[in-house]
Amino acid sequence: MLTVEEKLVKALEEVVKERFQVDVEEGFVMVEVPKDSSKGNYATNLAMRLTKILRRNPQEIGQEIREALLNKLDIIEDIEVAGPGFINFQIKNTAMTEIINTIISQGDDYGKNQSGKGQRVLVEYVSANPTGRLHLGHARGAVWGDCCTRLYNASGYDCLREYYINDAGHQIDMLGVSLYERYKELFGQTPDLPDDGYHGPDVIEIAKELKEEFGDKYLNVDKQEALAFFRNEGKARELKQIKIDLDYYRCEFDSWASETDLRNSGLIESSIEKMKEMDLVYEAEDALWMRTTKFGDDKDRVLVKNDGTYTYFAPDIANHINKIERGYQKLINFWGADHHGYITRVKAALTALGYPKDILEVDIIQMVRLMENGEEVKMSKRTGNAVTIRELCDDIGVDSARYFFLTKALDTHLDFDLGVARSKSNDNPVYYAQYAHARSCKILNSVERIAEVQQFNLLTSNQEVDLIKHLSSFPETVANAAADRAPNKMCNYIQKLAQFIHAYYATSRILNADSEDLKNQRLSLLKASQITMHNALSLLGIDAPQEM
RNA sequence: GCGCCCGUAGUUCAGUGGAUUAGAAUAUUUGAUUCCGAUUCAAAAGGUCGUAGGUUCGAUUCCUACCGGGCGCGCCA
Repeated sequence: MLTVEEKLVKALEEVVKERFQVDVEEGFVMVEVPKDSSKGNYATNLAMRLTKILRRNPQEIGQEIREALLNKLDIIEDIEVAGPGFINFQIKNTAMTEIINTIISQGDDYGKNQSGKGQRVLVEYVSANPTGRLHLGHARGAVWGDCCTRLYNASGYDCLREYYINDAGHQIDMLGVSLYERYKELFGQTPDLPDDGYHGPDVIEIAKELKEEFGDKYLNVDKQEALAFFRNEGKARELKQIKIDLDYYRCEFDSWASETDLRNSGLIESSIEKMKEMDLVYEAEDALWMRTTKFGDDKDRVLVKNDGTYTYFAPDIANHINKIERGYQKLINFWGADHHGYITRVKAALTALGYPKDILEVDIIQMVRLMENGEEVKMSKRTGNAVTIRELCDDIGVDSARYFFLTKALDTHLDFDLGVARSKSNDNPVYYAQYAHARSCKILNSVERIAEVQQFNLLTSNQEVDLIKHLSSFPETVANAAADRAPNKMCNYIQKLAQFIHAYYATSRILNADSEDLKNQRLSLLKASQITMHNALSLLGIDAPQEM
């Protein structure tokens, strides 16, 4: 069943095609809800957009569209062409209110749509090294990636959520050394931690665990053997903790891809072999370089270092090839702003190997600065001063933490003031929305059942009409937020929905309405609102409590 | 120096495929509860949309330069 917007768009598209003999691409015709509702229920700037194509006055075009549409679409009460050429639609009350029963019958499924049907997408996010706890720097990307995939799934995309574990290479060696030194420290020896080792308290914790489990066994074995042991135990235990924290923070994954597995698979070697055949690499200064400059990079990049080991770049190329070979047509990565310079070279590598130009899309997560008492708190994992995701959530709550990151667009820099987040946790916008839901539930739970309503002829107040219109735009909002990978659009939707629900509540007596008909109609609208709020919050991984 | 991101109300942030009067929250001021939860509602006030040019009938939005802030520019990951 089409929403009112969809019906309008479809009818407008037909008019453009039949009346003006113009073929326009999908998305050309846009219908929006005007800010000022006295202008009508919906409006379109179509006439103005057509001026360039038809080379005619927008007012004239508008009038013609008006005539064509008035008798064509029975949901329309009236059409007005206003100002520079906006077309405002007044929709019949009966057409608007149909959505209420639609929502009630769809329940948890209301909002789901098929806008992404047929698209196979692999989304990689977080992918933090298993060398420490997840901290504030990861928190933004984690919840953002999580919600984008929730939106994808709701919009019919075939989507895989993947975490790429960098469990090989230098940083894991450093973890092993750090752990070894901390372990020795527990037996009274002076630790010799390298500067680029890991100094955090988590490493000490793991050392203690290992002492508990293995005693002094690893003081007395060959150092190389001991280091291998500490590397493996270290990364396994750090990863386990990462998984626990992500779970607590409600960020889910379908797939955990390991760099070690990738290295063992031979895909790196075969990729380099392929590049050699394609003359994409050359040797210089005892290293193997890739000609990325031929594909837009500003310098060539080393794949194999002069000591024979791989740079980070080499396995990462293989990682992306592996994703493509698994059948994904679109690869989405969320990377921190400190990695943005890396995008060009990965794209260059994929292009060089003959993959479609835009198969990889990287969204950059701008920096989060942690402030406390007006001063910046540095977030270094290695100094042990980092505020972890766990600490953050314990402090201000998971709902609040998630919502804080989700309301801000990804490309803006963000100051996270812990003091403010803490002190404001009571009038945090997320509670405003949750309260709207809880209030609705309170009323709905107080009636045995809601009588089915055929005609919503009594819901005519501004508050009721605004609410109904907003409810009806939910599926489209979900589809747009998914397509743009912009969960913040859902937050905007939720804030407005909460506002409309509260205004409705304040102006409309529901349980003791003037008549039984009115009561039932209002209860149905409230039920539809509650369902929509529940579904919207759930798309962001936020609780919709029955009471607070 | 080069590249990417940001600069909108006192504050935190939305917004725009150029278009009807630039929005919300918060803080400030004022009003509203005999009645479904006041964690609420209603209203006022608050803006040269960083600066200067350009394109346009029209620019906060597009283009250029500049200013300010952040982040990159390794045979680190």
